[in-house]
Amino acid sequence: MTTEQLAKIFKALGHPTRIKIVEHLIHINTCVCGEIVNIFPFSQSTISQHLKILKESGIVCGEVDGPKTYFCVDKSVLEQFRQYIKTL
Amino acid sequence: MTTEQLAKIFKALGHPTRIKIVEHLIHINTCVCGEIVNIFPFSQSTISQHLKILKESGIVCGEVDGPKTYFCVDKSVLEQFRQYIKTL
DNA sequence: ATTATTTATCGTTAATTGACGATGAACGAT
DNA sequence: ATCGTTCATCGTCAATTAACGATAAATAAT
Repeated sequence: MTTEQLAKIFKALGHPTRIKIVEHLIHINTCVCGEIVNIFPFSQSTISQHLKILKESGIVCGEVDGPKTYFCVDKSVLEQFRQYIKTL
Repeated sequence: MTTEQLAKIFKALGHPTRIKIVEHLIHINTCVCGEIVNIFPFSQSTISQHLKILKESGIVCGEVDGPKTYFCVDKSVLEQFRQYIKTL
């Protein structure tokens, strides 16, 4: 992982809502956008934007299935990220 | 550590230059602002600002000694941070 | 006392972010 | 074929960020 890639992940996690989204995704394994919208006091478009940022960082991936999109944490990227922090 | 504190650290590390500063601080243990300025192609005020953000996140601390300020990584905070990532 | 060194802060600028509502696209169900 | 559901994207706005040069504050050295 380059410093730029790491910075992107750090930046993506640099917002309380996005941290909580990732924590939730790890617990629940996978879920759709609407479910996340119900948890937070923000609009659908705001949550969708947060998910986009998380996806672009690589820490989260989304799989389209019909009108829904299933989001989950990319375990490989998470593990690489964990490894970096460990050796930091 | 609250989610807000974690977000502040993630955010602080969400910039390539600040990641590199922290990596450098870990290697060198402690150093002054001017030394960091010499490493990066940015002005003194920019580096000082990056150091301020790192300090405010808690991951870095600065000790004033005369006209100089010695910066170092707060090992306790780093360890708490590592622990969070591990249990994530 | 003056000067040099070191760092922090101020003011500015362009760019980015975080939030929203509105709209559009894709699909499922009727 | 139409309607409802789900999500992404667009446009907007206020706030924040990242960079800079200039300046100020604190100390060390002459």
